[in-house]
Amino acid sequence: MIKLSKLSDYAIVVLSCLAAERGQLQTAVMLAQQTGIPEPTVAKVLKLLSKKEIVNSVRGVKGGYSMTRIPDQVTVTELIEALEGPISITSCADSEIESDCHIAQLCPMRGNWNKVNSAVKSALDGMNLSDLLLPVSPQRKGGRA
Amino acid sequence: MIKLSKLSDYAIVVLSCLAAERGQLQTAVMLAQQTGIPEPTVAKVLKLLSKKEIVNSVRGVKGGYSMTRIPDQVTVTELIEALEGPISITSCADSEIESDCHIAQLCPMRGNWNKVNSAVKSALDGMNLSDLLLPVSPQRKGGRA
DNA sequence: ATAAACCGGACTAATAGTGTACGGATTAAA
DNA sequence: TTTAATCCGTACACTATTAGTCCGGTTTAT
Ligand code: FES
Ligand code: FES
Repeated sequence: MIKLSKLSDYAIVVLSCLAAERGQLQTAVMLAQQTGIPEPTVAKVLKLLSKKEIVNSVRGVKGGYSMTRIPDQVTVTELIEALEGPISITSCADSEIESDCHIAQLCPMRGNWNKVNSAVKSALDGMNLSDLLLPVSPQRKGGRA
Repeated sequence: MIKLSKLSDYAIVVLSCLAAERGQLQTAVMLAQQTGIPEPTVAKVLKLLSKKEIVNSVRGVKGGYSMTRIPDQVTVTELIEALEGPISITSCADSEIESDCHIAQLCPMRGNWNKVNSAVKSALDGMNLSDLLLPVSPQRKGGRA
């Protein structure tokens, strides 16, 4: 169905909150309350994002998360790869890893999905986080809806 | 992981065989033998393709399948949608169907994945089946490898 | 020392995808 | 008219992936 997981979706939501208060540290709990996403899930998303250095994490008592860059500097490709792993359209599309394709020997287009793959990837490279943040930036941030 | 299912992959393989003998009818069994893909699976792929009129099916004793158009006339978008259903990057990306998103009320980018979605779709629209058929067109077709 | 907060990984349940099977419909040919 | 080849549609079991949660460990301000 060529869709990505919900985690990416959540990530955008969480990042929106973070982007609204750039520089400020916000804890996972705070973000969970603002977004309505369950806390453990928010934590998971944040962990993934920090691994790819899209957000910055500070441990310890006054810790929390903040964005490392402005939204324009975060490509959609980065986001998706942080949440879902490398973008590869098919099992045998990735670089040269055709191992798990059991018909590779007689496949007439071995690896040609790569073209599709890079087409998609460059489409994604052309977009960044600020394209995804709604023009609803200055909204109140404490309440629920 | 933003990848599509194996069925799409198989579809290309099967279509390659079909494209090599354009106009000729070929049965699911023949195609299965040529491709090495199990027959029931080939049949499934063919059914999906015929539903979207990418291949033409003829029933009855001398029946079989053939391509309806030349490969240049079949976009990758069509192919993928035939095999995997509509291309929608997230649950709430499709037109206006945000029903299954339980945080839609407070989501700051409700539906903005649509931008990503159309970027991907147009990348895919720009490619067609002949881009995926390897330059190995005039190969013998009876044997296995 | 204590408590707030992140880190890493493991675990379970739910969902989606893979591959197969079966009964039915259609049609050329015997 | 009967038969057999062939597609059609759907339904099913099996497997892989994803979603969501939990827990013990580490860091750090007070
Ligand atoms: S389908 Fe895997 S190599 Fe072609
Ligand atoms: S995440 Fe679904 S509407 Fe925003």
